[in-house]
Amino acid sequence: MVQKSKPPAAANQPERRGEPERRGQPKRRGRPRAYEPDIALGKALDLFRKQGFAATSLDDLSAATGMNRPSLYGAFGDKRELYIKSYQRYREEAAASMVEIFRQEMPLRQRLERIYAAALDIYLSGDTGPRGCFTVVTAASEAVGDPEIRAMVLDGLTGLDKAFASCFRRAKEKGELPESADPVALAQIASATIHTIAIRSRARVPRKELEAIVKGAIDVMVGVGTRA
Amino acid sequence: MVQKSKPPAAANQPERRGEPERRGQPKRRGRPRAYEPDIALGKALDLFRKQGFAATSLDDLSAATGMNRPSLYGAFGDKRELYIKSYQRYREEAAASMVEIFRQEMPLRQRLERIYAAALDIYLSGDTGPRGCFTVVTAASEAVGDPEIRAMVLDGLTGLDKAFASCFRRAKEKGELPESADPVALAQIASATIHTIAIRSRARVPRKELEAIVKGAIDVMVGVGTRA
DNA sequence: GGATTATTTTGCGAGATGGTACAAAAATCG
DNA sequence: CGATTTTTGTACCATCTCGCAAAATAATCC
Repeated sequence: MVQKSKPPAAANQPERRGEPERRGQPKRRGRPRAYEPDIALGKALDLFRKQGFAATSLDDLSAATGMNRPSLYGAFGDKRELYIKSYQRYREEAAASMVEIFRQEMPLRQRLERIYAAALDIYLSGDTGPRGCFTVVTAASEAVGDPEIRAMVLDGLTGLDKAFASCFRRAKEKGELPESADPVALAQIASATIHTIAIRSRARVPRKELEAIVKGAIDVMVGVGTRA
Repeated sequence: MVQKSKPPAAANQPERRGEPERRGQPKRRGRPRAYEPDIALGKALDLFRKQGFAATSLDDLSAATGMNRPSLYGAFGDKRELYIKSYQRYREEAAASMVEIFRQEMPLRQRLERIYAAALDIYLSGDTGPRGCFTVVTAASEAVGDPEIRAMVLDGLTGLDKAFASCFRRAKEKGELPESADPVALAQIASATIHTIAIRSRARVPRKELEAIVKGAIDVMVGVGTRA
């Protein structure tokens, strides 16, 4: 019941005048934690991504995080809350790996290639097999029955749509797409391509094939109106 | 523990020379069933589609089908087998609702419109909310861990790809698409569009929006190379 | 050192879960 | 009618499930 990596001992600047806030090290009072919440949440996320909510027991989570059940409960709340926090964590990580690609200046085609490469990295990672996209996994399971979770999923879906849409709008302004191109429609195809590779990755379709799908989709998206 | 619709009493032709086969009514020997396997399987499918495998208990299934657990077990095997049979049933129904549209002669655009309309009917049906596509639901949950189920999912995915591909190939032969169009790439976009509306339907995106997505995708697919 | 605070640990308990054993029930056969 | 066959209904089991209470532990504060 102990996590591998010990708290990195970086917690040793007395920090006088300690505000109750977690500035530096406010010298917490009681028994120190035997785990790092961040890495525990990461382990929980891994499990949920692989197995889904219902198929993952608290014992599974306890074993994976190295925290026993009451600690888990104290740190994250009940199973559903832990799932929600895991999902938020996933969204943050996914966004972090994409935001740079969306921000930097580069040709449309290259941007799309990089985004899909990053997506594939996320979906195909995992020691025990590819784990797909957590948004898609959640949509397929908890989203129908749980309004709060559904709202988060919806937010994730539309967030991606918007990011792609602004990406195509910019490309159009820069003349990379013809006037007739519809950024919103293209964005939905781009999102759909994300979704299809997320699903196929769970069926263990090999990366090569997923990359071929991506390439075909990109060709269509950037090629609209430019041929024939 | 009794299903609504009684066995439709149509079972009353003595059928002499009864082979053991279920030709007509071989006059089964023991106590008659109190349920119809077909409608019970349908109810089980409904539940699995809504809740997924892990979140659906045998008690749920027992209540929904009107069969008690031993009968359920006797008729379909254990929970996993019942899930598999439910999925096969789903595939048969889905295929049945599509096959005519793929077979009949009609313009590409109309064919696509009809296919997506049929898909939306399937995904959005359900008294307690939309249930999405069972292939997608299964891909997102059981497919990673269960090789047999994964194979079925894969078969479902590629089946759709192939149907779309042949659809675009025919359209190209009929001159509805330019020579430069790539039927396989278009098919993958068509499949991706199916997947994206399946996922979004689970997030309760209203039908109007899904139809807008479909329309945009169709415009791109049939419009490749025909504008500008 | 003792009080306080925060966390871990053990363990429990009420209920659900998947699966099955077994007897009763309902039909046909002879 | 009795024998046979098939299905139903009840009851049960071993296990897992989630959540929590209570005690033990380890740190800081005074």
